[in-house]
Amino acid sequence: MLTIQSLREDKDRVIQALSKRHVDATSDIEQVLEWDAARRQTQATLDDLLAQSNALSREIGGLMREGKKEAAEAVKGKTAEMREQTTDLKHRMHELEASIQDVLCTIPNTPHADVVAGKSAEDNIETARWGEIPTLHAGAMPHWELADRFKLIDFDLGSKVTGAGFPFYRGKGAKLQRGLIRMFLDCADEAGYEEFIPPLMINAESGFGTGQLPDKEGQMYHDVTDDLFLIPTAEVPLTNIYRDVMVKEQELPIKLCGYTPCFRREAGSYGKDVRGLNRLHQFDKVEIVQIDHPDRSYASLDSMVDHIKGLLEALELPYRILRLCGGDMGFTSAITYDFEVYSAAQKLWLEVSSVSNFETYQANRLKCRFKGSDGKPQLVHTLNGSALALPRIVAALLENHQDENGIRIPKALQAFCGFERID
RNA sequence: GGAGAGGUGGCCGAGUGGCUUAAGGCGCACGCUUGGAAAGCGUGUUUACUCGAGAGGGUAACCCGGGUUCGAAUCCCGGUCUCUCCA
Repeated sequence: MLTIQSLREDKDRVIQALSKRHVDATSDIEQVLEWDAARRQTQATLDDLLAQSNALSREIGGLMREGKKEAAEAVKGKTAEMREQTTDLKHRMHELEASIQDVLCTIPNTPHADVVAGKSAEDNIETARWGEIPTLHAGAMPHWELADRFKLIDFDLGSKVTGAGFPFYRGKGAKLQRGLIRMFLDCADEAGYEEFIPPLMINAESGFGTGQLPDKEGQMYHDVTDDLFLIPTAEVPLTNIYRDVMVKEQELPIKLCGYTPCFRREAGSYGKDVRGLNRLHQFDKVEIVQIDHPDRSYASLDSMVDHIKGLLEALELPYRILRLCGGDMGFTSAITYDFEVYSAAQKLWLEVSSVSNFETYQANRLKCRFKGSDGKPQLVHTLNGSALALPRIVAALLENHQDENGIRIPKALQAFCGFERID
């Protein structure tokens, strides 16, 4: 959520920045500012009235103590009207606050200066590329056929037991998952991220804190009986650790990581590019999160990007990095880099990681602050990235490292999996 | 699932309708004292909104949300979390 201060101080800059997303927030912002002015006006009146009313109450208290009952009763009469007024004003305040909040949380984050205007994925900027695209032997298979041939993943069984998008991993397929998770967690640990095993369900407050609610409710599985949501990413529980927290400046940056399954309804996804592991309702992911000082958050973003490069290079997967354009970026992000690996049999670039700086957008919702050198509370910056999401990594590993007889496991991964080949 | 007890500042803890502007203690910061330190003494030590150039002022907040009352940490209702016991 944008801060109301940023709108008061420089609404033109905000409107300008949002235009890169092809969002025209002019009327919403004008409306919010109007309500904000009304709210302040109302508060001034209310505070004044309450001050008077408090004074009268103290007077009554004094008179009662002295036993002057009639005098006290007389003063009581004066307070009746005042009470009605304060009740009205309090309601008015609540209404205005709620209206401001409702509109404010529908306005997305302002893109960083480096983000270009654009409508869709075609306008994203490629900022880096690494690795050779492998030439596969004749008869090379897409990963879903390899998974079937070597009995690594059973999609049909998942459909039977749960539904489409919930595969079973088995045998070396399961071990490969476990090995990747271990590798990613160990690398995050070495890079100074503290490991967590968070809850897989979150409450509505947490959903609001990181920006999944109220807007993207339909993307999460919702247990209505207890009003809990299955996490779409570990970002939600990990970042919400710091909801309503005043952190110490010298503790920054705070670096967290965690492996979790992720659950996404993927409502609206259809047909194309959803075969096999390309798009699932449940998948595994290791997430890295940083809570950082505003002055240093962009250096931290770079370090997260480097961390992910290291993982992909260790897995010997060719990748490219895209800086998303305004129109393709998530609602809460100020800047996002997507990592895509090349899946050689499908001949497709697959997104395997998304790294973002949210600046103060989530922090404002979370109320996560630190005390600056001037002693005043300031919002932190939050960042996160996938390091990494497993299914598409597995897809690319299987496809790119296949030969006539089987699949080669990259050297760096062998120790974690416990085998060198799948055949 | 049932019964009971409880939730007060950074921490401990008093407080059962108005001299509460939340006692007292611990911790922390600064000062005095000291050769230096400790002890001692003194001062200060929450957050949000808001008014003000500033100094400073107003309002709100004792788990959350309602209610009773001129007035609520305190009484009532609902929720939530923790603990104990039972199933």
